[in-house]
Formats: sequence, structure tokens, C-alpha cells
Amino acid sequence: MARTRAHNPRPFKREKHDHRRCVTTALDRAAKVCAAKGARLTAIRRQVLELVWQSHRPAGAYDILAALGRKRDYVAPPTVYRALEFLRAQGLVHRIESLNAFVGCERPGEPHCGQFLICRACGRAAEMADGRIEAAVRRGLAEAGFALERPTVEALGLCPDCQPPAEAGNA
Amino acid sequence: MARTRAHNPRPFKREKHDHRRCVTTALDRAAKVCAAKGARLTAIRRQVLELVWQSHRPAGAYDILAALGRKRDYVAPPTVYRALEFLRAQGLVHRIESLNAFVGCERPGEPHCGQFLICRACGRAAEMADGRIEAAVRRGLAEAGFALERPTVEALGLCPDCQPPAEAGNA
DNA sequence: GGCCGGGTGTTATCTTATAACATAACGTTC
DNA sequence: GAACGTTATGTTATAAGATAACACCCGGCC
Repeated sequence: MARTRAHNPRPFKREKHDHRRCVTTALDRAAKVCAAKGARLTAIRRQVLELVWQSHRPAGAYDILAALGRKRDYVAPPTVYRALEFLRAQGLVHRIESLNAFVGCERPGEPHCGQFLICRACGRAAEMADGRIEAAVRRGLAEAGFALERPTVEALGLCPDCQPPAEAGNA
Repeated sequence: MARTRAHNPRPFKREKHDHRRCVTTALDRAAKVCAAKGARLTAIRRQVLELVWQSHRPAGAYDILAALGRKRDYVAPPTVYRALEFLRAQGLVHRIESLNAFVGCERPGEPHCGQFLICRACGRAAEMADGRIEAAVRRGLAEAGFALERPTVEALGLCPDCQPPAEAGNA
């Protein structure tokens, strides 16, 4: 249970950050992860991953489909779904169930339970890695005699940037 | 934050329980909740709720649609979706996002964050109410500056009844 | 060459969900 | 008890999301 740090105190990126860096980092990590596992990060899979990382807003499979159609010849839905399934199996993307959409994983390679904050105003999703939440979930489920395989936490709400200008000490 | 008890130690019902009692309890509670709020539990809504409670397996909207079609004249999808939305707004059913399906709420009236264990073998879903999980989630999100509105936890795995006969002390 | 397996292409279809508008039921007011 | 506003339901069509089934291609290997 080597936990690098308790959690990330700022899961939402600043509005203006160097996003190309997010993308290249993600692609680099993906290459490493796939190489380590002997999995083939083909051209399509790479492009789909890149499109998922196009922004921090979860991307629907058909959004990706449309965007991919602009980069290369038309591809059909199964192609995209297959790529997404591959990326998910490698831990490179997460699926946001409540949105039927996908986001890039911030911590590929480190097994973790998905924890997502979804802003209903700006549409961005941020991944948390709060060890205390994960521990609480694992403990609760274990006590219930449940053999846990894939826990996810999804929270809908307002990100710091989208909240009204702070009435009183409610933050 | 009046919490009746820390959590329910046995979220999954026994295979053989008096399920009619689950249903009648749910319908009674629903009537009370709606009466208290001045919401109208109409015939369709009641029937949909009853169908959701038909079992402890999450029911898809179109399953309900089909079942409802057997009880009364054909109804179209929007009718079912509207009823489900109403029931959800009243806190009488939960949506299991990862299954696109609905289950009856075990604790209508008590506001809580949804916590579900979903057995991938038997298909049943059980609702937990672990205050420690909820507290951990709320704390983590508050620290991230996120204004939380609707957190849900969904865990896929194997329920106690569906696990292989217990190798060693892994529970 | 011939075979195998993984990846992709292709077609069709299935499931899930909602938009948009029409009608009916209910409650209130006078 | 007629008129009105409100809420609930009916109806039609379609959008959005996902997958089944089968064909083909390509690289590696014997």
C-alpha cells in the first residue's frame, strides 16, 4: 500500500495552464505503461488517448469518434469503443459512469480507486486520489463481506472556479 | 447530522427473505414521504416504484417499461422516465450509473450519499449507509474546494453469497 | 507458402434517453 | 359549475450510446 501522498490538494487545474504539457505527459506515460506491459499502443489507440486528453472535460465516445474522423478517414463506433476499452484496461483512461464519458487517468500505473469531482457548471472533471476515502470504502465493503474489485466515487457539484463569490465561511 | 447508526453490517439480504415485506414497506414509506412533501404519488408512479422493488436487482428503464405494459395499456418511454425522475427527486429510488438502472432506496427520507455494492455474479445491488465513507468523501471534497451536491459510490464485485467458498482469511 | 493471432474495417442493430408537442386530470376561485 | 392555471400523462419521433457478427489485413513464425 505504498501511498506517495495522502491526496492531491488541488485536483482542479487552473483555468489557464499549459495544457499541451498535460497531453504530452499523458502520452509519454502511456507509452511507458504499454511498453512495460507489452501492450501495443497503436496509432488509433494513441490518437484516441490524445483526444480524451484534449481537455479536462470528459469526452463522450461519439465526440471522440467525430474528432477522430477529422484526423483520419472515417472510423466506425466499434473502433473507438475498442480503443477506449484497451486504454481503460491499461489504466490510461477512466470512464465517468454518470456522464457516459471518458477522462484521462492522472496516475496511470498506480492502481487506485477512481474518485471524480464533476463540475456541473463548466463540465470539467477532476480526479482525486484521497487515500482516506479509498481506505474508508475498502473497509466498509470488507466489513459487509463484499469482495471488492472496482470501486468508484463520483461527485457532482461545483468546482472552485464556478462557485458563487463565497458568501460567508462556507468553503 | 443525526445518524441513527454507523452503518448497516449486512447490506445484502439473505437469498430467501420475505420480499413482499420489502415491497410493502417501500410503498408505505413512499406514501408517507410523498404525503409529507405534498408530492403526488400517482398510480403510474406507484406502479413504477413497485416494479423497481420487484427484486433487489437494479431494473433498467425498459425492463420497467415492459413490465408496466403487462399491467396496463402500453406506455411509452417518457412515461417511465418521468416516473423514475419523480421517484428519484423524492429520494425513493437511486440510479446505478454504472448499470443504467434503478433500485429502490432503503432509507427514503434520510438524506444520504448513495453507496452501492453491485454483485457481478448475481446482479443484485445493495445499498450501504456507512457514515465513515460519507464523512471521508465530504471531507475530501471540501478540502478540494468543491461544493458537493450529489456524491455516489459504486463498487462492483462479488457479494458474500457469490464468493468462492473462502480459501483462507481473505475476508 | 501456410498458419495464427491481434487489430481494424464494416454493417447492422440494439439499448438507453429525451425533445417537442398534444391532451387530460386536478384543484381553486369565483 | 365554468374558467383557469398547474401538474401529469399520452404520443411521435429521434437522439445518443453501445455492441454483435463477420470480413479482412498484416506481421510473425514455422
